[in-house]
Amino acid sequence: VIWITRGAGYGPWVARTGRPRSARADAAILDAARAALAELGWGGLSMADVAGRAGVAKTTLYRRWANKNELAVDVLAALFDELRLPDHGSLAADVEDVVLQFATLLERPETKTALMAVVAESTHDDRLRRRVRTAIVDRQKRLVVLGRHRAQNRGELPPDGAGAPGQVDLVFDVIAGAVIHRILVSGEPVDAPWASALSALLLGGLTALR
Amino acid sequence: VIWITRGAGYGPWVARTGRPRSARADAAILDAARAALAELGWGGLSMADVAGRAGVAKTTLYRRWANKNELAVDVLAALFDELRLPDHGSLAADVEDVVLQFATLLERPETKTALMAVVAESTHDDRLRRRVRTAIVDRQKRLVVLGRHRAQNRGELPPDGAGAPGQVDLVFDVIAGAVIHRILVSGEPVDAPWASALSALLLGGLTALR
Amino acid sequence: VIWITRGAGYGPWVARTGRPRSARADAAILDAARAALAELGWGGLSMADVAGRAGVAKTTLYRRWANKNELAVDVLAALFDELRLPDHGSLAADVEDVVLQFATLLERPETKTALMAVVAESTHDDRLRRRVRTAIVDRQKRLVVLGRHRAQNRGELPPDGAGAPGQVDLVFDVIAGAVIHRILVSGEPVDAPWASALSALLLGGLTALR
Amino acid sequence: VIWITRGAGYGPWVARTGRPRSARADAAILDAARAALAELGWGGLSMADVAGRAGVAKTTLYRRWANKNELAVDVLAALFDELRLPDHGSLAADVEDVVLQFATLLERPETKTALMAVVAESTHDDRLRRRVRTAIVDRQKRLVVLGRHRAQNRGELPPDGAGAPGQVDLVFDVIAGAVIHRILVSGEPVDAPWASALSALLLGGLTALR
DNA sequence: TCCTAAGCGAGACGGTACGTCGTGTCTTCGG
DNA sequence: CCGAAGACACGACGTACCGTCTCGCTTAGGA
Repeated sequence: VIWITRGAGYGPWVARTGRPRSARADAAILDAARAALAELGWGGLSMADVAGRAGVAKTTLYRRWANKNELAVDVLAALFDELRLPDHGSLAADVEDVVLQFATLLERPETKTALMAVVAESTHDDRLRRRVRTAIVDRQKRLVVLGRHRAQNRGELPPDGAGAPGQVDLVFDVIAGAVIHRILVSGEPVDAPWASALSALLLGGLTALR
Repeated sequence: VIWITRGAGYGPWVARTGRPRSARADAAILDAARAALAELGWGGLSMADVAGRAGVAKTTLYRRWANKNELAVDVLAALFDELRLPDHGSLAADVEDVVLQFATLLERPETKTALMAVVAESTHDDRLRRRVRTAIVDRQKRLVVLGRHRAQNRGELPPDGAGAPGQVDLVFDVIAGAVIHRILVSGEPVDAPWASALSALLLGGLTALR
Repeated sequence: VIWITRGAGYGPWVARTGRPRSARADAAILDAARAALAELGWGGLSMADVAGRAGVAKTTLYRRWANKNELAVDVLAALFDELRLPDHGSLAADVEDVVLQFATLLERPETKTALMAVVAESTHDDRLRRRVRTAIVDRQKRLVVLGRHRAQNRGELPPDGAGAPGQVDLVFDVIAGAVIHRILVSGEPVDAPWASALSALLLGGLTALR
Repeated sequence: VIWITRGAGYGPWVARTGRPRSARADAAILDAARAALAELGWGGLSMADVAGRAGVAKTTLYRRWANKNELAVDVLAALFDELRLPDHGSLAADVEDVVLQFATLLERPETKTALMAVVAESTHDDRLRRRVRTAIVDRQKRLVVLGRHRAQNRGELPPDGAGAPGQVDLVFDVIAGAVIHRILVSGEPVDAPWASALSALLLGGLTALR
């Protein structure tokens, strides 16, 4: 039998002998880490506690993740992967929907405490920064790209011009940044009116940019 | 003789006896903490180290701040207070200027490492959240209010209508959030073209909102 | 106005100006220290706590005693000064009486905890050792000297010979040492039978020494 | 595989999993603590310093001993275990020998500073008092019991009568107490003449007791 | 069927920071 | 000069968590 080194698919397939890693342990650890984050916050999160909750030895955690930052990134990545972009027939409605979804995600205690903490740690840890980028940032840009594509098909937006990639980034930073800032920094709720105002501001601005 | 309670002016005047707190220590600690953050990052920041750099006993730190989170908020607040809103004669230019200033502030290692960390901790600490809000968020909204006021005087914006306060908050969250997200999460630089694009998007959107 | 430097009467009379020391404070401090020792033991004794109990500032303590060891010696000396040697008409009875008195003194929590602690500290502090010696040891040898004098007058003991001073010391070390060791080290009570056995052993031994 | 609980054999055999305690660490810590006591005295003894000298983490100390008092008892117990009772052919000579041995032990700086300190602390700490008793007091009574046994075999003492155990205790308290008091409290040296006088006093007294 | 190499639990280990406490000194004021 | 109040420098305390290690036991593939 052949299995692969752990991780998000980095590296080639490697033949291994010996007892294979327990898939149940993987899931149990991620679940336990999410629960611990929700209950205790980043500062209260400890590897020993996660191991205890997962019914697993600390060794088993460290065999899979180098440290608690990397574990947290994987927890976050799984949470972010729950975001979806449903087609409501108009760009404005799609944006509002995803804004509210993102807000719901950020209101969850595990997300709000872990996201900022991981970003903070990543400012002094290149390996972590790359991991955040590939596992979360670049991965979620798919939502902007998809929304833009649909809007172009509907004729709401012109086809890609020269500044296309930069515009995707700008839109992504504005949407994600505004939501994060409102919820985590300002500490205000994101509700439908606010989502609609942000959407209107953004789409109005995009039109004006041309 | 009457002393006042230390801190950023919270609470009423209180009569005090005994040796007064050393104002030199206050300044030395904040300076030392800023330097330590810049050098070592959030994870490397330790109260003992800060005390050592400041030439002060650990006790003296804990007499003023309950823990390193609260100390960090005050360090950040002082850094944010360096932001200025110069009058360039047009709203667009003013926005671009403050965006670049904010970016410069966020590129400083002490700011980038501490801001996210403090926000992360504040999600599980109400006292800290309030402190972030009063010492940083509410305090910096002055920039948006002032910019808006100037623009109204110039005739670039209409006088305050019904949604004025909400619009201030929205603009603040969009500007601050976008800059923070681009620099800290996406890990991309904020340069003049990007600042100008953000400014254009925002002002275009504001016009469209009416 | 003329008063004297504090302490157990060491040094000459010295003229002083300014506000005189408060005699009430002296007594209050010694009382408070005794009470604190009884309640908290040596390890729990703190100068700040004593000051609080005495309703006095820490400054006031340190103006009188250089540190808590010296304060404790004075507390102990006052306790030991309560010992008396009543005349029961026979040396055996006198010894038994003083043994039981000493035991009662040592059963008091303030004595038992402070005596050993001060002796322990004195092993690394010459000034303290001298103070223990003059204020406690040499002072209480009076009991042995007096008892011996009375016994000689009764004809129970021969007049002083060559080894007299050494014998006083030996008897003192045996009585005090045995009682201290039984109560504090062995942790056994000193009752009348034991006191009588010790007295018999001692007097029998003294007779045999000749 | 089965490990036993660490410690001086208290408690039953217990099955253990996980990495076993390091026996080298045990020895290194006790050695380091003895050295630190000798150099710095009780007041200067700190757990961190001991850990440093032993090349061991502080955690490793606290895993074995609850605090520095309990560590000190074990250091003392090991020191006291060096006492031997050689057979000189007469009770008087045996007593003198052990008195001088005990005096030598008490002159060692580590013993003199720690013994009294531990006894002082034990007056407010039952657990510590029990530990002192089992590890030191009861353990060293073996010397008295052995000496008595030999003397009985030689015909110097009658066989055990009714008051035997009490007499062992009395003799133990007198010898140990007198030596401790002379050295630590009175601050006088224990030399051969003094040892011989004490021995004579004691044996004369024992004879007279019958 | 056994061999063997890795996984696994348990928990000890060397480190490091935490936040608290006590010491003895100092710096204010007012008596 | 005394006294109160309390800040100060210093340094130890005992706890908690990190990430590594060392045990014996388990598991599953390949020989």
